[in-house]
Amino acid sequence: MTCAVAVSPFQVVSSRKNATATQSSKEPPISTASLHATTIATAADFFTPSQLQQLHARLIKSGLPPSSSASALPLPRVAAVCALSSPSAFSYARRLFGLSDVASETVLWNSHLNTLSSSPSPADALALFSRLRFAGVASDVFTLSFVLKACSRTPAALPLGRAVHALVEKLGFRSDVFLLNTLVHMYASRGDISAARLLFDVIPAKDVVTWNIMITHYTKTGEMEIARHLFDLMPERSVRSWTAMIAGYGQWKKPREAVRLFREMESAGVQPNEVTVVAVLAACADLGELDLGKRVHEFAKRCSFQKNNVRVCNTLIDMYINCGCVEKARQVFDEMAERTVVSWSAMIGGHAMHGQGEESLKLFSRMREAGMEPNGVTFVGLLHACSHMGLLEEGKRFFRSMTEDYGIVPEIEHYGCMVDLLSRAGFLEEAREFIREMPVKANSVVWGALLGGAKVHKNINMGEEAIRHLVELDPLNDGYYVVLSNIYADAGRWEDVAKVRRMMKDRGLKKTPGWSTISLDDEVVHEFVAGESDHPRIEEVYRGWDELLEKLRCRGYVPDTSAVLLDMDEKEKEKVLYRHSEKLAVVFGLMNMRAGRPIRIMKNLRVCSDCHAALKLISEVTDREIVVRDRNRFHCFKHGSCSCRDYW
DNA sequence: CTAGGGTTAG
Repeated sequence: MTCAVAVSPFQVVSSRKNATATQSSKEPPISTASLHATTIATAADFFTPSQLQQLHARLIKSGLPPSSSASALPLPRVAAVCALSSPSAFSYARRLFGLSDVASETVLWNSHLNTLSSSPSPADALALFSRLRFAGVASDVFTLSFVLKACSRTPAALPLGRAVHALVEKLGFRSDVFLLNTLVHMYASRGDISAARLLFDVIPAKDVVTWNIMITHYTKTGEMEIARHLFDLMPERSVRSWTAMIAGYGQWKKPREAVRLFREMESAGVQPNEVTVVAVLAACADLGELDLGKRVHEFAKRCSFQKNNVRVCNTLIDMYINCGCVEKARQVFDEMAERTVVSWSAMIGGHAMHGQGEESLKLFSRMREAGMEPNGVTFVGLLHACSHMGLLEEGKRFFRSMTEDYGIVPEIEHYGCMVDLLSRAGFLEEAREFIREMPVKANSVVWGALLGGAKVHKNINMGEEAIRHLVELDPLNDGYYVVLSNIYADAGRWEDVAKVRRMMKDRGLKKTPGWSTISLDDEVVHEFVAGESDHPRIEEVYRGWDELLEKLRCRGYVPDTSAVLLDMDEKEKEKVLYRHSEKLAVVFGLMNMRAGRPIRIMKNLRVCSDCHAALKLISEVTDREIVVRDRNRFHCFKHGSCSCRDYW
């Protein structure tokens, strides 16, 4: 052990006594415990040579013989720190290694390269590698695979990656599939797709990982057809192959495909893992696929995913929220042992979407008490909550606090929320002013919010102002024109309604037909389209509506035909209203679902005022809970009233 | 001592 001390390049520390003396000198003492694998890289910057020496001395003092268990000792860690310090420290590190009885030096360095390559600063692995090359330490397949991994994770490391590729050839490792896979991955993640693909195509003995790497690349860039092509072509698929595809479909807004593939995966008998669960739950959230979501939840419980994995829980929360089950979401949230800012934000936003703004604000207080720092998304949820409750001052306070107290720079979403808040509350001029003073360029969401406010408050000028910008920003979206013509119709300006219709025609736009979906207990989705449904049981549904209408009339229901923009007589307008998709879907649900089960409906557009009024009454007359997922939010109809409190 | 997949806003 004393010889270890003697090789120190710094200062001779020859006894335990001296080691102690070093500790009590001016240099602040360091703790060996602070040398965690992942902090090695930063530690290298912190430790001065004398601190390193001090640390070494402490190790000697601990009395553990370096030969006892080299990997259990912090000695290699000390060495790793030295290795990234000055060149002299590097040779010191090498000599430190010389103390242990590890057969090959390469193996030891490999383990550090491994650690560094997956650390937050993979460039440190590259630095260490260049030291190793310079010092003439031999590289093996492991060395190169770690270096390539580090290259994949380091921007601008493509040239070095290519050099390592050359080394792979030079050292005769070209038939090592493992190494070739890391190479393909390196090229793909560093943006040299043609090199990646070229290599992929010439690897004769591709394994499942080779395919997965390439497939994952295409799912990341959104080239889902190519990804699918490879997926269909590959000889055998692992969980990760399926998961990559499912996640890709989800990310590129093809949740139907994601769910379809998940079901195929089930039929193929492949066990989903945590990541699969997250991916398919996200797709369920997008689709409002509650039944499948619930089934996946059960599975996640059985596998203890819910207990052990925060991301699984966060996605479960999101799924339940987007399927209209806030209570279920809240239950998952409450049962979580550990929560991240994502969990809190999702739940805060979820309560807001369901008209439970008070709960959002309460949760925010609890979040702060728990010492959790909010982020931008948290504030979107809070502003949303204020907006839906009409809490103007509260919302303004949050908006200010966000920057002043939390240092969060508002993004376009926050400005959108503020415009929504202001204009919904009737402060259209102030909203307009707010847009003018925004430091970022308003997008269609922002102007859309102003347009929405203009409709609620019947302000024609503001509506026209908003549409001027919207036709520029989002010319193909027919929804805005429809809202504008609504505003005109409300004011009885039929010639302007016709003008808007001509505008739409000139641009080749047609009003998107409204549709609603409802799923019974068997995971089968039934779709109803306004006016002309081709559902096989549509006649039955029409008769069911006529019967229900009689009951509603007895309770004082009067059709509100103002939402019908066509020029026709009142009776005709009523007929149009009675074929609105959400009404048909509700009737279908009432006819086919057990009493007491809530009816859940998803709609592509916003609920019209007549359907809103009708659904409130239906919930009372039939004593049913009806949950409708709108384009923007949820309406929960119960005992004759709606969770949105008619403020939407 | 080896590579590949994931969550919150709209």
